[in-house]
Amino acid sequence: MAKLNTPITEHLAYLLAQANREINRQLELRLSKEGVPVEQWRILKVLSDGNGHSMGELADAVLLNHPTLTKMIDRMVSDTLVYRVQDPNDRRKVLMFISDRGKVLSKKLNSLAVDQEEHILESYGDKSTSELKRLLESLIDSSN
Amino acid sequence: MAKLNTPITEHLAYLLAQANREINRQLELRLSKEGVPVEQWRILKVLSDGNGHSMGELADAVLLNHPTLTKMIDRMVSDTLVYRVQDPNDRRKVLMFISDRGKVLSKKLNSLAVDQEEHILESYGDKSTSELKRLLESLIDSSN
DNA sequence: CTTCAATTGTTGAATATTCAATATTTTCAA
DNA sequence: TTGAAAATATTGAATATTCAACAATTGAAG
Repeated sequence: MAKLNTPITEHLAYLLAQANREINRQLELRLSKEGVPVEQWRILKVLSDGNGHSMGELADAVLLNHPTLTKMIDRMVSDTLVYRVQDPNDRRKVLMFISDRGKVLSKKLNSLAVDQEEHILESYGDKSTSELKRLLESLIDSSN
Repeated sequence: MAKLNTPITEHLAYLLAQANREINRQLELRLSKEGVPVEQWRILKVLSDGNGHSMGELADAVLLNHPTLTKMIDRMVSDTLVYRVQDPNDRRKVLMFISDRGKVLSKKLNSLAVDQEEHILESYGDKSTSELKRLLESLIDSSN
């Protein structure tokens, strides 16, 4: 008996890629109002706790490879959104901080992102959204 | 009363990106056994129905921008995995077909991908997996 | 202590992706 | 039937990402 070949649209990896692409595209569209890529929103958001975060820590948090992050941070430093400070306790490390300008921008970006979440809640539903979030968190957990 | 600032890890957009990155990384790792990027697996899988697919159709299906797809197909044509045929009914279009060599490779890749799905099923569970797939499909639907 | 391995971040070259412009063909309104 | 607009795919230049190598610092074993 021939084994049926699963269509690509049934693979979890594909569904995740597709959903991610779509949601990301929508978010990108909103953030483009401020001329900022999604990754910079993430960086600013992580740094808005006001604490210093090392590059490694940041790279993990914002889902970027180290060299990519370095170069993106270079741009953000030029735009005076963030700044580098050498970690006094471990001089291999660089601590990143958000600037005042960065904080102002971060707030605008957050409200754009919240807009999107609300839009999703409307079209997709409260129940589904929170259930989906729960399942995604647990998938991520189980993958470590 | 101050509005609490949502951590980035609670945004749906972020959870999707994180889950996608992780699952994709795992799949990439397996497919690297055959030296093939995830996108080429998708392309071969879509073409393995034996029918001709136009570039536009393919680009949508495999989640790539048109110019990116064109260049990836160029490589795959060099590797004789696929070939181009001008659509006789609409000569603006190019129909892509999978070659015999492509079919052989596609089978190997599929079993690697199925391995991964099975691995996910084990660590994450049948129930969660199918529920997650259902929710993702419905999210994608509701975004169109 | 000293030395060697591990950690952290950056750089430059190679590669890949994207944007805007182009070429070709088809569609469709006048 | 003609001419303008739309659809399709590709190209080249600009941009971004990745890989491998490097530099600096710390950790840790002997």
